[in-house]
Amino acid sequence: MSAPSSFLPLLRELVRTYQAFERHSAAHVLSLGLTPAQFDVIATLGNTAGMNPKQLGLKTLITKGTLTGVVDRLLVKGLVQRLPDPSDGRGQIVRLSRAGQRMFERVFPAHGAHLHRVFERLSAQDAARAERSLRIMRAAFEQTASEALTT
Amino acid sequence: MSAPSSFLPLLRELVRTYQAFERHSAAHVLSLGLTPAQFDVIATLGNTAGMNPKQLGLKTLITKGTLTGVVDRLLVKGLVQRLPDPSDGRGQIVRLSRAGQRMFERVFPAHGAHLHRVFERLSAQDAARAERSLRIMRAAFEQTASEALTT
DNA sequence: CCTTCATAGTTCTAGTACGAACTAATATTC
DNA sequence: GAATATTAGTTCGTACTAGAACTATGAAGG
Repeated sequence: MSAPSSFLPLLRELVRTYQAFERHSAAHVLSLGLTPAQFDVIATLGNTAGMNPKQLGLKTLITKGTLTGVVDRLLVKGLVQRLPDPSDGRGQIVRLSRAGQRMFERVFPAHGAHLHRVFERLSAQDAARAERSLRIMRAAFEQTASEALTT
Repeated sequence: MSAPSSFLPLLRELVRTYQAFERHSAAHVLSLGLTPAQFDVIATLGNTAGMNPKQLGLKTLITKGTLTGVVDRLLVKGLVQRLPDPSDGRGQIVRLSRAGQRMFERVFPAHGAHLHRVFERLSAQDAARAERSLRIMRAAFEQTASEALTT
């Protein structure tokens, strides 16, 4: 991969494919009454006893400053609760409320089914190949990043 | 691809790879004094005589409402000019200023080199496979979307 | 012409998004 | 055990994002 600029079509395709996924996913999630970030939080809290914002941020890839606002809005919607963490006076536990639990049960399987319809069009082989290719590409990014740190 | 949930790892990998690219690219662009959106606009306007916001939006995948603000901020930085379109009283032409041209010449090759360092780690074959896989995946999203419209 | 329809850009609203500064509470170290 | 350093979470500033409503201009049809 040393010919000049030959990687631009690949990058372009990465961006477009990701955006195609985002559009597809976001449109459905919004139709269910949640933003993508809110859906991620609900989906992450589902089937758990709750967790603190730090863990929630690690799992959803939402930074802590942003997460405060996302949880605030879920709180206003009555979908989550914020409880003090008994073992740490600074911390808190965010967990689904009764209504949040119902939302989870309604939205999570529906969204899975929505995505499933896309992947029905892919052969298992195509999917395996795609996953492998993405993994290789991501490794290239991460190796470059970590090398830059030590240099 | 009909086994339940078997597509989640692939989706996860798509998101992570895209985000690895975004982080890598954004960090470098910011160090050069531009946001990613501003870089896209500068890069698109480079080596052109300018274009109207509509075309600019199509090429950069920035929607028109957002583009107004991005161009505003580039205007404040003195990197672009907004000229009335002589052939259409509603339209305008956005083009690089002298300073914008210098910015383009400084930033565009540097960013290309920055990305090049990543893709040096990929064989031409890996890159070709990845591009093909992404194209297939994107087609699945777009076909599902267009089918949903007609249904 | 004049009405109607379409298009180009702006503005507005709500929600991310990140990083830096801040507050409060917990750990660590001497 | 008091001074110091970490850590959890909030707040703030700037920017991006989509979509919807709005303004102004242009195009098409009668």
